[in-house]
Amino acid sequence: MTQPVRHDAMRARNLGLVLGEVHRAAPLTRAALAELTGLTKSTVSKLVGDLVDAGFLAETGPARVGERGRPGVSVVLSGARVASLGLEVNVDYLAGCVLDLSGTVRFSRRIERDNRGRRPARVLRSLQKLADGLLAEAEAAGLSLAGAVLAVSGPVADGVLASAPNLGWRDVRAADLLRLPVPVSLENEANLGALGELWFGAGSPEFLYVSGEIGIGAGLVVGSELFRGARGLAGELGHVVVSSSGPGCRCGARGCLETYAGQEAVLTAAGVRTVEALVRQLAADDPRAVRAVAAAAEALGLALTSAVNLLDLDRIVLGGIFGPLFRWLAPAAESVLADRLGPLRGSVPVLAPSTLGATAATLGAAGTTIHRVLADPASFPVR
Amino acid sequence: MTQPVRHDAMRARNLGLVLGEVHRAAPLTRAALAELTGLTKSTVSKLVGDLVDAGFLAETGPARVGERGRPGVSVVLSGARVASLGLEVNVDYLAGCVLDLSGTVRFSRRIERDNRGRRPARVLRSLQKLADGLLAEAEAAGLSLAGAVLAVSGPVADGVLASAPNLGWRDVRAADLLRLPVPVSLENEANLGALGELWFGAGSPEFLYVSGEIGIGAGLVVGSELFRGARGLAGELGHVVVSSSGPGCRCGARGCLETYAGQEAVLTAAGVRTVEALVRQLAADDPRAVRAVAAAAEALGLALTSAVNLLDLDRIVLGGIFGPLFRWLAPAAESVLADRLGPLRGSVPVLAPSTLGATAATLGAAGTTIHRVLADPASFPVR
DNA sequence: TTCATTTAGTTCACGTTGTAGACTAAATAT
DNA sequence: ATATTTAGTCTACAACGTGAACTAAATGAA
Repeated sequence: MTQPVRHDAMRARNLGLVLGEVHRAAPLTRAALAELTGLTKSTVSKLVGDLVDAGFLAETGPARVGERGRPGVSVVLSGARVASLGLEVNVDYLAGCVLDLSGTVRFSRRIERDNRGRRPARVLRSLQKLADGLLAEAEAAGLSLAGAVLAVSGPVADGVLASAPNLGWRDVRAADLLRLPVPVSLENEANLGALGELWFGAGSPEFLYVSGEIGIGAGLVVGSELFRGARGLAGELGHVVVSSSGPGCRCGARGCLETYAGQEAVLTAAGVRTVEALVRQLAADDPRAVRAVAAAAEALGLALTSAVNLLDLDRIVLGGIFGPLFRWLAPAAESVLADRLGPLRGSVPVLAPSTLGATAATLGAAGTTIHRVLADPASFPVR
Repeated sequence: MTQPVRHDAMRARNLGLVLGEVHRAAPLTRAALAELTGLTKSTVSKLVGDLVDAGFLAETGPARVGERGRPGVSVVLSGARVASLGLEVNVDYLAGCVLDLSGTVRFSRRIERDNRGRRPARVLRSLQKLADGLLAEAEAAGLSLAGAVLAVSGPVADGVLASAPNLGWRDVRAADLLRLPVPVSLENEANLGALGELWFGAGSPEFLYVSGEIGIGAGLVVGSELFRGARGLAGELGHVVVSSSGPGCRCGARGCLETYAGQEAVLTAAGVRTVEALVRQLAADDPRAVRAVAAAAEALGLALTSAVNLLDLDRIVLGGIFGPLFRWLAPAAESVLADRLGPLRGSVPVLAPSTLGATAATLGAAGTTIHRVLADPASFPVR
């Protein structure tokens, strides 16, 4: 339900508005902020003053030197106070990073390890240690933690990881197994990858991020916001129908995208064990590898055709294993899209490779809290 | 960009909040409104007073008679002042209706006529007459028009009807051809049908409305809001891939849903000319008709599988020709969904027939303005 | 060097809005 | 007839943004 607006809510929104503009347009004077936000100079002065006092903004040198008139004082996002923690559990690694409010990665850690078949409690104990280490570093740097988000590779609804097929987990409240000084939210890795690419990488205000792993997930961004669907399970691109009668899928259906373009399907078809090996074979023009990737690309193109028809996408960022395979995968997928969508829509969506690679989800997780602080700094009191 | 919040915006939101609660929970006293909105009694009194003065709310008799304590005065949405016009251009008819703020259909008109091949200007001249008649009735009843929306059966982006294949139109600024005392917005018929079902029919806060006509469109509602995608072209269910190598589609691709479940495909396969004839044959257990509908249902089930995977739907309302065919179509489509989605998701989306039939889009169009007035009454000044 | 001009930022009286609690109003229960 | 209960109004107050006057700090012209 919608909340009533009182004076404090009005203020909260305007604080967020100011912070958001500083975020968008780097160093900015109070005068420029008044112009951009539509608030008066007096109001902006008060808001900026409070934000500086609270440690969200910092004044830098004078702006506009050499020109006529009193030079304004530039403010920027201050990286001195707020810390945001992003964590990720994946099949082959655990990762975490700490961002400050300016979006800079201040600390990051990564443990390479095969987590297949390990129990949730055990894996999260390792992650707890990683997080504790990061938080100690953050504290030593004078940062205080505003929030934490954990990325997992499987559908998440209501704080529960419903299933993580590659880990062999079902119905795990993964975030609740961590003990941190702030509540931890749990979110799907593809959704967070999308946010990571949106804020730090190849994203745009409207795009689809495709995360190709053993399963194929996708995160949709519309109007710079994540689209989660009714229960947060949107984006299951891996089980979009490519053929009603294709190979059997672990989901029980047949001909899902995953059976054509999932990691296992591609590697098996190419006759290799790892993505690195596949890339080597492709670079060497190995016909079997080329054929395998072409088949995956064709299927990906068909599934993306359905996605574009339903979601109206004009940009698609390919991450996960599709990142390293982009060179060989994209042209064939693009040509399917062009053939099937071109005549009706006029334009064809642009395919782009992920620029963040494996760090996309962790960065998206950490960025989530930054984003929330920027939108409503008042709800994150300073100690 | 986000707007700054001043006192007037605060007030506007709270007015909308009060109006919204009255809309949801019918007769409501000021005390109950204070409880529901979280605003204080004094504030609610002021807001309600202003809304009554402006003609958005009306006081009815006392509530809660027979109980202890002073009985409150109930308020309801007033149907005395605001009128909203919904218009629709379809292949076989023109339609329009006037709603008052309480959501009651006050006046409606409909012209049955085959518009195939008629020029936009000619068709809209007919619609103009229809609209003028409705507005005259509304004015005679003391209503003043707050807004108008026109539904067309084709994708709309930026006020332009990109293509209406069944009418043979391309790139028509249809709304601009009407002369009305308020601006007219243009919107896709499936989107408005979805809103119609949401506000007046079989919808729910999260669902997909499927409009089966010659083309197959869909409107997605999430959080009681329409999802439009990047450019407003979301919901092209008709061109979701059912088979990569199926029959050729007018869009240039092969195996689109439309080639299996579009009106022409189904009627041709059943060997009949009209949907009414098809329903008669089905009622008589004609095997050819049954086979034709079964094939359409199978394809619809596959396309909806992709849609559910991408959009996370748990309710799907079937409209257009799928409404009358629902009895014969739904079981087969549901079983495809159950087979393909059940194992992974646990639950299977519910299929329901449209309860509004051909009036869904017109009602959605008219409801749009009602909805806008309820959300922000202050921006619709009373004369 | 001095002063006008320009732009940035602050101050303060003011208007608008929601709040809290006292107060009035109107019903039933004792 | 009076207490009790619930609804609604009234009033002093506080929070916040506004707008105009004012101060501050730079450049440019005389």
